[in-house]
Amino acid sequence: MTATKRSHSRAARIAAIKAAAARQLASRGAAALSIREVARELDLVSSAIYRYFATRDELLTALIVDAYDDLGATVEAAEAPVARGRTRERWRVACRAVRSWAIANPHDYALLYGTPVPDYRAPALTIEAASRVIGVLGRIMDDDAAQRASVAPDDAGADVAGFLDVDNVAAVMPHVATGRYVRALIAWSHVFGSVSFELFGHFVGSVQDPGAYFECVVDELANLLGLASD
Amino acid sequence: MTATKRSHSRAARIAAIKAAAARQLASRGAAALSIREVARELDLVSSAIYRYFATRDELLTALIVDAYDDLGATVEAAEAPVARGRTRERWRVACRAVRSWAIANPHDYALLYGTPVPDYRAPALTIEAASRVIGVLGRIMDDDAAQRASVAPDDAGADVAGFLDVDNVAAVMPHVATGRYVRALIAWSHVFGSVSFELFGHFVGSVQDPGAYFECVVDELANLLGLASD
DNA sequence: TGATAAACGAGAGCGGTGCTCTCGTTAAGG
DNA sequence: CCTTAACGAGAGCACCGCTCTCGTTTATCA
Repeated sequence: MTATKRSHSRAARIAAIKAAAARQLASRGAAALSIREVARELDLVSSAIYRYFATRDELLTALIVDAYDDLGATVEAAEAPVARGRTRERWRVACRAVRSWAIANPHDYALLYGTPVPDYRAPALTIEAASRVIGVLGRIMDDDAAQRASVAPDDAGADVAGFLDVDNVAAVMPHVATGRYVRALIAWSHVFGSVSFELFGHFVGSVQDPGAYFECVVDELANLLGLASD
Repeated sequence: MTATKRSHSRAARIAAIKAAAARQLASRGAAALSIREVARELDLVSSAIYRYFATRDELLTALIVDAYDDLGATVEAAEAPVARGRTRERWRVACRAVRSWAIANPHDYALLYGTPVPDYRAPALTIEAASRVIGVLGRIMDDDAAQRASVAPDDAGADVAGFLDVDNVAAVMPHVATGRYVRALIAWSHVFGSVSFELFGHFVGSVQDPGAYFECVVDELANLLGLASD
């Protein structure tokens, strides 16, 4: 009487579960994502989902990884067509892509850059996944540094080695002087800070046209980075 | 048989409920805040809470307002002792106070600057509450602008009036040139962007000592603002 | 081919949640 | 003093994540 057809392969089932979960995430947010609702959408019983994801958080983590990858791919695709040498334009385009993706997928963005959902986010998986976007932005900074005459290091770059993971940073942007690492981190983190502020409503009362403001910010950051003006 | 002594006044009950809720928020986060658990802690039945807060989100909103106020008061208190003229030091101290408060109250900070908890956050109340911290940071920028010779406006300050709420911004910092509004907003928002990145784990792999990094950031922002060095 | 073991889905159930409704009791005000 | 509003208790609804059992299906291997 039980156990209807098992037409799906395991991989297909996992994909279907993630797809349904992603749909719910996109429409009503991570807090409203329900294992039971996912099961209902797939004509399954809730306990069946646990054959594929041990826990709700595990499913959510999978969605986080996918979202990071989607964001990374989107930014890569947006920036790729720009000539490698036009680093400032690449920076602009990449930053705009981050913002556009966030606006198009606000709940996914909130899941990635808002409050971590469990008490602690599993670092290993998500950190790895997050590196794709970081890589794009870092590569732009690095390409700029590589193709230009050496720039005087940032005055604040005293003993940066003491409090940064210089090895990791250097791996992403080998041509950038260590004295400029802080500014690079500022620029990178500020892109997400601005988008978060916009999406989470903290610019209400200050910024009327977030798009235009964002353009200004991106340019200001490009100046801070010393990106060549084109 | 029912209805034990009603010793508390309404105000006291509300205060007790908020206190219990705040305790739970601080210890296990907003997601784990439960009306039933609050009621249990006060030796009440869950439905009794609804005499004071119509919904869980309403209670949470009250906590948000209180948290904003606490943060504002903390930053005010930290910055007050510094001589008014030492704007750069005031900026440093205020920024440090923001970060310290966030570290001391991570769940409160996440509630304020992380993912908004309902679909939309009630703007009126929380925006008002959030203005206290903004006021402190804005006043520092304004005092600096007031006491110094006029500084050349930011090159990017083209038609800022078009996309900022210039009236509101001007109300906070009347002495700051409109051409510098964007930088002021950048500095303000970046303080919270950095703290959020640190608290939400996005600096893992890049920043080893967030405290030292934050000092650099704050100084870099002070430079961006053109704060007088002391 | 046929037996065995693993994977799987259904179903019931546990303890928890937010929230609603009713029903006595208590306290305050005219 | 009596009326009325505020209040707390309690039961209950619909949902949640998660666990366990049990029968079925599928794949593997002798």
